[in-house]
Amino acid sequence: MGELRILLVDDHPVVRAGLRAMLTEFADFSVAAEAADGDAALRELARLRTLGERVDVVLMDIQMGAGMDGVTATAAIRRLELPPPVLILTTYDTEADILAAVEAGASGYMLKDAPPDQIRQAVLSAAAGQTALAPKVAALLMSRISSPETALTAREVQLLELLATGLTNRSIARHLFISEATVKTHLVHIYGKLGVDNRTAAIARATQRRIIRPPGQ
Amino acid sequence: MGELRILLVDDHPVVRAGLRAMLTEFADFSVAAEAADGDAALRELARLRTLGERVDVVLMDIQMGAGMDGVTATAAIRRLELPPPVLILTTYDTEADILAAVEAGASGYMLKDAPPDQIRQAVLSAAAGQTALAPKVAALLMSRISSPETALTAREVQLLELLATGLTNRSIARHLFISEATVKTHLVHIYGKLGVDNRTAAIARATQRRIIRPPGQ
DNA sequence: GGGGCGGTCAACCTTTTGGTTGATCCGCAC
DNA sequence: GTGCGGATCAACCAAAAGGTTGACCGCCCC
Repeated sequence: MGELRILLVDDHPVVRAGLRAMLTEFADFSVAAEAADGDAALRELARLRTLGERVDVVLMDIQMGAGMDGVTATAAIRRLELPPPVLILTTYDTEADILAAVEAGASGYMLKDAPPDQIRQAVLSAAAGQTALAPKVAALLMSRISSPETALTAREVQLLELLATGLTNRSIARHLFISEATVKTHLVHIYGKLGVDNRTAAIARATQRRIIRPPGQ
Repeated sequence: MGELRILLVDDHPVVRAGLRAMLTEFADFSVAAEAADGDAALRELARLRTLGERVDVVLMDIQMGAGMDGVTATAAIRRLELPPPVLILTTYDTEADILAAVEAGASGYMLKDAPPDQIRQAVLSAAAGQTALAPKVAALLMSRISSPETALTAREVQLLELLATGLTNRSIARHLFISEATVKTHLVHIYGKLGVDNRTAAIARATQRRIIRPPGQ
């Protein structure tokens, strides 16, 4: 099939330059186009198709500043006809990011601190229709499915969100039309599931695990 | 002086490759060495010096996985004889990061989403002994000095960061080698300046104002 | 060299939060 | 229809955090 044509999607010019250099240096890769966010990626993909130019793999970041994020873009790409495989390449290896990416239809999930060769290998796998997971990511997925008892209920997540805005137990109770006693009960359950013992630690952990958005965002 | 010799410090091979490509493509730059964390950077610097090789600018990331972080490394470099200027190049533009970097003796603070030309320009400025700030960063510092009554001190920001990780007052005290009473005093000041009256609200507000990074990031 | 500011600490008290036990109610699954 | 889990509430106590007053030190600036 000749050289493997890649679409780079990342909001950092530095990273795009790095990927281009890293991929085209040794292996038989070429960069079909670049995009700084999800919207631009979809536009590029459409443009290349009208020109009859092939895209074999999309290499996609998740966090992309202002524009459409990588997970949303991945889902959109998978809804195209004959969609190219999407390989996620990001800095974060949190549960929620990984699960969201997989759910959106990503073919792989690599981390930016991986050595060049691992990244090249993953691109090859993705192009061949196989899945490619970074070792760290694979380990996290394994540990997760083996411990389902730590999943929070919807109500608990709702509480956590109010908690993160800085409300007191009393305020949370008023917001949810329940008693303060109930709020405390929920909090005890939340702390237990997150493995912490106070509200600020719960917020930190929940933010980290992408259970809630960062406070004030 | 011939070409400008740079030491790249970043834990992501992708980013190092990007910077190398971006810097050496047009301008008269060369990469003297690369390092994946602060410790490695100091070692490289020492090695190059024994070889009599010049380093004109150190380009440094802040977050670097396991190893010594960029701020600590910057401070260490500034303690050398005839230290090279250190230009910070990072993803985050929060007050805490910027203040810490400036305090550690950084010559500039650029963001990774900056266009290549801005980064090249900043490297030149740093090499010439001048300061180089990304527009966003400059704006943040300006707004900070124009409203000094609500500006947090460096110590207060430091406390806030620990607060956001979920530590108790006692733990914070131990981390900073001060008494719990002092922690409480600082917190009262912080609450006053942020216009809140408890720690979770302080974290939410501080995250919102980009004084600190979201918890766990 | 006096004044202001930031950082440090102590003592005291009030309020909030954390932790436990136990209980009721409802919906859903077997 | 019995059982289970989620959501609700109460009472109680211990621990942590919040708020106030007052104090000392070191540094920088005029």
